[in-house]
Amino acid sequence: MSIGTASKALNGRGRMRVETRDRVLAAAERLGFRPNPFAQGLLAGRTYTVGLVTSDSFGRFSIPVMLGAEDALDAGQISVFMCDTRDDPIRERHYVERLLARRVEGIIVTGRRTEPRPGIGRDLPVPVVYAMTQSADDSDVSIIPDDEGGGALAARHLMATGRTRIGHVTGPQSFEAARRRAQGMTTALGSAGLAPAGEILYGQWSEEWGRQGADVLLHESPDVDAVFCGSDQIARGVAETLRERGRRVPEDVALVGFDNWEPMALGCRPPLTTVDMNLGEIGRLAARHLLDAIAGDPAPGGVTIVPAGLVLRESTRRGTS
Amino acid sequence: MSIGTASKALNGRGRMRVETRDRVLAAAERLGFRPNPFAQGLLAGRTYTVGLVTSDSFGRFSIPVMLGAEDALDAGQISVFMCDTRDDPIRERHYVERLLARRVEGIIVTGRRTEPRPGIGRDLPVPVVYAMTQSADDSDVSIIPDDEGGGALAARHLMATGRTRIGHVTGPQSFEAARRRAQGMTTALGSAGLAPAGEILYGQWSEEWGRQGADVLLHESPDVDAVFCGSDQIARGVAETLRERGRRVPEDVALVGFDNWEPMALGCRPPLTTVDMNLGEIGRLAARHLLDAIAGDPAPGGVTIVPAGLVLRESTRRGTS
DNA sequence: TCCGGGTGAGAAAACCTATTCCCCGAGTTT
DNA sequence: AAACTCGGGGAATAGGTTTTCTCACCCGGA
Repeated sequence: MSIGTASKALNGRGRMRVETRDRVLAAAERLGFRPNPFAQGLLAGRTYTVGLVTSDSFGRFSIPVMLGAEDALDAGQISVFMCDTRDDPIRERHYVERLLARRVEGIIVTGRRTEPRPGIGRDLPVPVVYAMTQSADDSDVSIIPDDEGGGALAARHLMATGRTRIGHVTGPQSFEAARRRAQGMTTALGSAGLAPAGEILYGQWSEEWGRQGADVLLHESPDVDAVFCGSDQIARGVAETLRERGRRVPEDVALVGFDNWEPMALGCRPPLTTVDMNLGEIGRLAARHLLDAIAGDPAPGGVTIVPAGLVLRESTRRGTS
Repeated sequence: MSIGTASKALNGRGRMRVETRDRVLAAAERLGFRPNPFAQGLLAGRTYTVGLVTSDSFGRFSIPVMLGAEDALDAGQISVFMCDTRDDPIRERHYVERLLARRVEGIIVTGRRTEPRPGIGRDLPVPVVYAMTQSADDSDVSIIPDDEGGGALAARHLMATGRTRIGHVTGPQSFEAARRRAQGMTTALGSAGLAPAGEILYGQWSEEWGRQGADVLLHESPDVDAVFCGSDQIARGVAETLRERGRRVPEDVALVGFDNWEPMALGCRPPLTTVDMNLGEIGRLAARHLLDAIAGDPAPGGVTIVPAGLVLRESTRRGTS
C-alpha cells in the first residue's frame, strides 16, 4: 500500500479497485487519519486560515460578530487565529504582522463600534474586512449595523402603539452611533409630523445616566408617554426612575432600548423591547465578503449596513389601561 | 548575498563582518521581512499554535479567561486557534479533530463553569488543560475558581462590618458552584459561631429570582442585616426588593454579589461589593500549565483552585447610621 | 503464442521556506 | 610555503499530501 494510492482513495481521484478503496478508507478510519491542512495548503498555495483582530476585548459586541464569522468560515474549512489588541495600536500592529507572517489568507477586524478608525495598514497582501467598526479609508470594506434604521424602527413602533410624546435618552454626542440613532428617530417622527419630546438627552452609556436623564426628561416634558433609549443599560436606568416617579411602564410610559443585551433587557422591569443590531449577521456577512475576496472576487470597497430588528417585550405592550 | 547568510545574520549564528550583518538587518527591516513560523516550525518540529475550545459561546466567563491565556501564550510566540462549540458535543469533537489535524501543540478547554464535564478525548497526542471548567477525569489538569473560598470571603467581610444575620440567595442547587459558595459561607459563619439567616435560598441565576428570593428572605427572617448573593444578577434583584421594602443598603442590609460583572455591579444601587473570581488569572495559569506541558514538564493531573478576591463598593460600606 | 490494450498500484517529484552544516576562497600567520 | 582563520556561499533538510509518470500484470484477440 503506497501513500499515493491512499491519497487517491481518500480523494476519489485515480482509478482503483473498489476493494482497495474500501481498504484504504477503513484503515484511515481506524487510524483516525485526518489530512494535515498545512501540507494540503502547501500544494494549493493556501493556509486555510484567517486572522480575527478585535479591539473590543472580545466584549459584548464583538463576540456575536465573531460567532457569526466563525459560522461562515467554518463552511470554508477555514480556521481562525484570534488576536485581542486591548485597544493598543502597537499591539495591533504586532498582531497584524504576526498574522501576515503566518500567511493568513485574510483578516477580519472587529471592534466596539464608534467612529471610523484608521485602517490596520495600506496595501496589505491579503484582503481585510471591518465588521462592527468602520475603516476611515473608503476603499476598505466595512460592515456596520444600521443605527439610523434602528432608531427609526423604535420610533415607528412606539407611534404604532399610540405614543406621540416620545423622549430620547442616549449616550455621548461624541459617538456617531448615538447621533445616528437620534437622527433615525427624529426623521421617523418627522415623517409623522411629530418631534421628539424635549431635547435629545446625550450623556453616558450607563444606567446611572439613564436614571438622571429620565429625571431631566420628566422635568422638561412631564407629559412624555414613551422613551427611546440609546442602550439597554440606559433604558434600565430610565425604567427605574420612571417607576420611582410613579409612572407605570408600559401603561403610562413605553420604553424601547437598544442592543438587545439579554441579561439587561430581560432583567429590566418590565422586560425591555429593544433594537437588535443583528450582530451575528454582521459577522457572517463580513466572513462571506472575506471568503469572496480570497476566492478572487472582492466586493467593492465601502460601507455595508445590516438592517436592525426589533425584539418585542413587555415594555411597549399596548396599554390596556 | 545568500539566503543562508541572511538567516545567520538575523539569528546571530555564524561569524561574519559587522558590516554584513548590519546590511542584512537593514534590508530585512526595509522589506518588512518576518520569518514564516511554518517554515521555522518545520525545522523545529513545532507549529507554535494551540487551540482554544469553548463551550460558553465566548460568554462573560470565558472571555476574561481567554484574554489571560492569550497573555501567557503571547510570551511564547504562540498563536491561538479559536473554536466555539455552541455546547454541541458533535461540534466539539469536530473542532478537536480539526485542531489535531493542524498539529496544534496543546488545547485549552474553557466553559461556563458548572459540573465536571466529560473530557474532550482520551490519549490525545497533545496536552490539554481545562480552564473555568473541570474534566471528569482526574488525570486531566483543570483550573477552576475558588467558589468555596469566595463564599467564605464574602461571609467574613460581612461579619467584619458587624453583620450577624446573613442570608444567602443563590442559583440552582444543581450547580456545584452554587453549593460550594453556600458551603464556604456556612463554614465561615460557623467558625464565628453563626449560622445563615434562614434557609439557603436556591433558585435561578436571574434578577427575577433575586427579587423573589429577597421577598422570601424578608418574610422568613425579617431581622436580616446582610445578604450574600450567588451572582451579581441575583444581587441586583435583591437590591431592588430591599429598596422597595424600605430597607436601606448598606445601612440596614449589606449586600455582596458574586462574579464582579462590572456592568451589573456598577449599575446596581448602590454599587455592589462582589467576589471576583480572577478569571484572567485562571486563563494565565491554564496557559502556563499548557506551555510547561508542551515544554515537556507537565503538571500532575488534578484540580487547581485559583483564589477569589473581594471588590469593595458601596453596598457593604460600614453603616454610619 | 505473442502482442497490445487496459487497469491498478507504486514510486517519485513538487510544493515552500528557514536553518544549518559543509566547503571554498582569500588573506594571514608561522 | 604550508597551515590556519575568517567570511560568506550553497546545498541539504524537514514536513505531508497530491499528482503525474511509469511499470507490471492480466486478459483477450490475432
